Amino acid sequence: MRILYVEDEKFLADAVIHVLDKSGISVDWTADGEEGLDLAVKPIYDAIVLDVMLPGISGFDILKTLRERNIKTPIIMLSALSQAEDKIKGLNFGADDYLAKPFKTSELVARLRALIRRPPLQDEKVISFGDLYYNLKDRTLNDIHLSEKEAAIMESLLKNPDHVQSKEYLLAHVWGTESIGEENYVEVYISYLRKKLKKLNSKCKIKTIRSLGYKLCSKS
Amino acid sequence: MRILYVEDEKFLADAVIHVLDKSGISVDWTADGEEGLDLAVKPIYDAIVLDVMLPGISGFDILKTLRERNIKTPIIMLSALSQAEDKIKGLNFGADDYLAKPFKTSELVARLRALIRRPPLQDEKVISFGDLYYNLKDRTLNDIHLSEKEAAIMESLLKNPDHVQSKEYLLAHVWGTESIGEENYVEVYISYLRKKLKKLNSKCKIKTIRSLGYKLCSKS
DNA sequence: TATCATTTTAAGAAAACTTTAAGCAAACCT
DNA sequence: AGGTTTGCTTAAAGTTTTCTTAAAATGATA
Repeated sequence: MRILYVEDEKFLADAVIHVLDKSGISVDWTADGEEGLDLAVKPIYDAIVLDVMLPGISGFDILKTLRERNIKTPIIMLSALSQAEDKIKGLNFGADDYLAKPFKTSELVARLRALIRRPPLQDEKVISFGDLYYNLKDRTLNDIHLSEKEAAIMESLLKNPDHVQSKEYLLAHVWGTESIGEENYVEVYISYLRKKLKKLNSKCKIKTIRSLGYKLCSKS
Repeated sequence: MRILYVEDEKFLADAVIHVLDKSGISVDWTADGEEGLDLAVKPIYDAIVLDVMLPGISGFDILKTLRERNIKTPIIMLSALSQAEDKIKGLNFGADDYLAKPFKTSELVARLRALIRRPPLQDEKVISFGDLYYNLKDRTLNDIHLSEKEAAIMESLLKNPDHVQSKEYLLAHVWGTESIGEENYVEVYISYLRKKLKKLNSKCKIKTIRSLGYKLCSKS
């Protein structure tokens, strides 16, 4: 489970992130509302936790914008003002839950779990890694289209990032075992994928380990 | 089992190390938080024991930094502050266990054992020695890439550190028995490996024992 | 059938790695 | 010390593997 957490109080954020992490929830955190919005539109999060009070663009603005764009990721709002007014406002704009500060982190974990256990409102299956998100349903990588072979290789790499996969394995996996000897297929398609990763300006790279294979990694 | 122990009270450290050692747990100890952090990032420890109160960088800082870097080595915190107990228990920063000072060393041993018996935390095969860790899967030594021959030699040295391996043996082992007479291959690659060890700033060295061979050792 | 995307094929370029060789350095021996 | 052996280091040449392209073949679609 991966969530986005937009919160400008660094100390609180640190504490929350580490509790969530221990609960097996991985967190992308930003203190900046603008960046939060940019990230929130990506279909890689199981839920979004938004602080209402943010410098610049407010949590409400983000919430409103997301719902206007028809993005249905579950959202929990955090507010320091436990006034009923905020609560109503939040739920009206389409928040899924509301938590007043200060709160117990365990309470947040519980509500996140509850939200995500809800009826499957995600009809799109997405694999994400680093800044990449691959949509299985329409075979798009960060919204750009992949051909069948490109997609099959990318999917294999994404499902086991940071692990080396040999050309033989990929060949057998994507083209079938009768294709052994045609490793150039893989080379050609790795080349196509690299071109697309570059076009996407992704931080992720497909690395070659000579005589062993390829691996997808997010750092240098 | 090998652990890192960051503790500035030398008297206590000595006692603890002695008991752990008797229990078959080998301990790398440092009193310095900075050095502790440098060591802790290496994937060579089964667990890390951190004192909270350290001069300079605190145990919490180390813990936080490690978790931020996504390093999942199990960590036990040691705290002398009974006042902070609540805070520690309530605002868990991602440690796996806590122990209040003073504690029985047998208690520490028990908790270490318990921690390490936990679900597999490393799915990657790594050989480590001193400050070196070699990843068999992608042929990286402390994250830098080795070629096939470099890797084969390094692996051989790492699997039997402190033991002399002759040029003839390495040659036969890496190049095959038909290559006898080409001992210069080995010399060349030992030279390459030394260059990489230096680049890594490793304390480990490949020593030459004239007319006998080479051995990997961690001290001077 | 004409068009378009995709896959296969092939070949030359580029990159990574290995081998070779030669000169220098260090250790050993008498 | 002086000579000899052994080991170190490098760069260049050679080899292998991988990359990149573009054209040809295939196949799907309207």
